[in-house]
Amino acid sequence: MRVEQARSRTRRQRILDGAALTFSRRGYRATSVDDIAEASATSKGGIYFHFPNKEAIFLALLEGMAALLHDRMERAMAEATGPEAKLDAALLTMLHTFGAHRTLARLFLVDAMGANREFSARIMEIQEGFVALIERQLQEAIAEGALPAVDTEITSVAWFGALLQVVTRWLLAGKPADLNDAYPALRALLLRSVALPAANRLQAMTA
Amino acid sequence: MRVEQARSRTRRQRILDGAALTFSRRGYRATSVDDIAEASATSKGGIYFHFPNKEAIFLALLEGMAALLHDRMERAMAEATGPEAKLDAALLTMLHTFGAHRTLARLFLVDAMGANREFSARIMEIQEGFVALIERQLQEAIAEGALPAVDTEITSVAWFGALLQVVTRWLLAGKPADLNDAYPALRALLLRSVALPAANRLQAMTA
Amino acid sequence: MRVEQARSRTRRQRILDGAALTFSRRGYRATSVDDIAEASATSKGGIYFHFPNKEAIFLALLEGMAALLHDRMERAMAEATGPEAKLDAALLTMLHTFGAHRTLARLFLVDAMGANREFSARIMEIQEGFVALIERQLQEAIAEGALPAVDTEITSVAWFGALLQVVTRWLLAGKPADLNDAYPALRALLLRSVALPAANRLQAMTA
Amino acid sequence: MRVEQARSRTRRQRILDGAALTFSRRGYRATSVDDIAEASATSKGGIYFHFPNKEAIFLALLEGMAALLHDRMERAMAEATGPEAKLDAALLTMLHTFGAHRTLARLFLVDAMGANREFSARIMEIQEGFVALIERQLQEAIAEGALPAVDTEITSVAWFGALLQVVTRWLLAGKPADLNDAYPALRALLLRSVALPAANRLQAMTA
DNA sequence: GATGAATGAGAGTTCATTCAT
DNA sequence: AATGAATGAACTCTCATTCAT
Repeated sequence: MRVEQARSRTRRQRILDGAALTFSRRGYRATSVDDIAEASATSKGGIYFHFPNKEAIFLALLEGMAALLHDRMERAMAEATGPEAKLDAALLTMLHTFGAHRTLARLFLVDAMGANREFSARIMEIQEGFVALIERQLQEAIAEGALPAVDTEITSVAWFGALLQVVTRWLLAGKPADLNDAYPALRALLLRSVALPAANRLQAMTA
Repeated sequence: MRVEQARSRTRRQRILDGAALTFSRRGYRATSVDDIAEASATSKGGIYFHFPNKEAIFLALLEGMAALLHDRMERAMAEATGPEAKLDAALLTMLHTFGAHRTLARLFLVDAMGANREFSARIMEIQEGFVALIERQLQEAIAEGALPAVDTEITSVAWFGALLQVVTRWLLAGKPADLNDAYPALRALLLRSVALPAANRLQAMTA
Repeated sequence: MRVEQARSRTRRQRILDGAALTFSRRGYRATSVDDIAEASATSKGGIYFHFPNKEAIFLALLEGMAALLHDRMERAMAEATGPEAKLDAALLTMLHTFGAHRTLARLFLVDAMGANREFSARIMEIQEGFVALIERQLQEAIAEGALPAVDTEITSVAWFGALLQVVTRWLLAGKPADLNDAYPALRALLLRSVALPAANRLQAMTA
Repeated sequence: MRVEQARSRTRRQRILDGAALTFSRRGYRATSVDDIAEASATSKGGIYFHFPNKEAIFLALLEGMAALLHDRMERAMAEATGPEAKLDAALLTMLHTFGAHRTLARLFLVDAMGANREFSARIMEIQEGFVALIERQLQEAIAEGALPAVDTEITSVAWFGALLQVVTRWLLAGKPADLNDAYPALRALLLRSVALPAANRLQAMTA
């Protein structure tokens, strides 16, 4: 990598960091490009050198986060064996990641919607990526006989929605105070919903 | 009621109708007060006579819709007996209502988020109303011994999230083409998640 | 005319006046909408209530001036009899009008060009209006036998160009100091160019 | 000349070529320095090494073209004998040159105006150069007795204006389709305007 | 000589809100 | 009650110019 590229990447990253900060503090709309410039110690022109417009910054941020989470979940599930363990891995990864990056979670779950009509399509695609990840696991488990046959499409969508809602509620209503507190009940609920007995694994998990 | 009041209520309603139309067509942000004025055959000044600001129109709309849906669900569940029947009632009411008012659903689920930071708190409250409604039913069923003891809080939140996600996906990704197609699998999933056997009831339902 | 219309027209006119002033002082590009707002004692928003954009103000100005000049020339020529007298009428009207409104002339002749690519088409149309006016007179004079047959198209274009250049030179180079000083030689030149003897009429004219 | 100088001249010329291309395609204002850099396969910094600012590029271009045309006209007239022949030479040179370089003509005639207030003064000077060229010829012809005494100043200005207008109209209105079609009528008109019989020479010309 | 990342002033335009009528 | 002209702050985006490398 050449030096100029490295420097450019630094600046670009600084802009993304500044944008993440201000977006999550004030929301997408309420954040002006000037705000981002200030938060990233750059100039407005500098921002427009690296990104074609404000929306692109948001999208870059969103996609970066989605890719990170997606990757983490995938890796965690790959290391786990058996449906319950895989669910645990995915669930905990999600709760931990969102729990540790409250501001980014807000960005991802709240601001992403409604900000712009063209946005929502992209958001949906990103969400579908996660749904697909879940669905693939379910299908494999069913194929292996580790899981009774269920409608994997609706199940994965519903699971994802359930998770998002729990996180969103934590974000906006502050309940539960610690996002991880939702884990046991959520785990049990999801396992039951695919007719898996949850009790013993839960013990193993928390042990 | 005096005549002017009646007329005023008419005007107010016309504004709400016009707003619902334009909001759902273009989104909250992209809709100007001028647009609403035009769509409701009023003037800008007239709108500001009836509502303190643009946000209030959106909120009034949102709360009206929420109250309607809340009421319908409550009534439908009151008429049903037994947990499965109540779930069916609620589920079908929701799917039918959203399915019949696609544009309003979009407003409710997509635009409501992210539009404004102060908004989201109110949105959360509205959502909590639905969650509470579900939770109450679950608690009653458990008290009656019709349902095994589960974490009603997480369950109701998760159920609501699952539903929203299914509807949102239908709105933004067009899947499934007919929202009602999601019903059987969703029903089975939710029942299973609270350890209720779904099979026979489903047959009874569709019979 | 209703009162509101009258008031609106007043404001609209004030904007046009302010725009004429600033455009001719600083040029089209260098004039900001803020400048126009200040010069017309209005607000930026007020300007955008009356005109869709900056360009429309310029065009309105341009077309107003063109219509005025066109009208004046047409009327002056209608009152004159015979080709020489008509030429005199037109020529003097043009020189007097431009001479009396130096700033508007500048706008018309200098800024109109080059300001915007889409502009020039409209400018050409306006110019063609004047060319057509001249050509019509030439054709009538030829039809009446008062003028030998000449190529009326090229003649009218060339005459118009000659006039514009004399005025432009006066504007930008300050030569001649008094625009009217160009009249006698210009008159003689144009008459000669269509094979009319100029001498005696000129004497009558200046007498 | 050292190698670097040669290379530098090459680069400078490449910039001028690229600028001519983009200026004439999009107009002066709409052309950014980035556009020029791209069109001349240089960098922005490189451009600012060779020219102090954007305006200077335009001016250099303009003056180069003017000098070329001036030179061609001067040479063509020097080779011709007699007023009619000289007029023919100049006229044809101008029409041919502009006709062959439509985009440059546009630059010269349309964009040059209005681009900038300080510009117009320079443009006027350039135009005065052509006017002076014409005037000198007229004066010589009068001195030789080949032409009756006329106001050479106004005549040369008017001639130049007539020519410009014919060319501008061709550029912007597309009339006449072929610029050379304007030649015979224009020639006749101009000759008549200085009391020269045109007919026989025209025949000689086209023969 | 050449590069292109960075700057920052400034542009046109939008629009929620106000208020005289 | 209703109107719509008027306001002005705020926005996104552009671009000529600079300068470290």
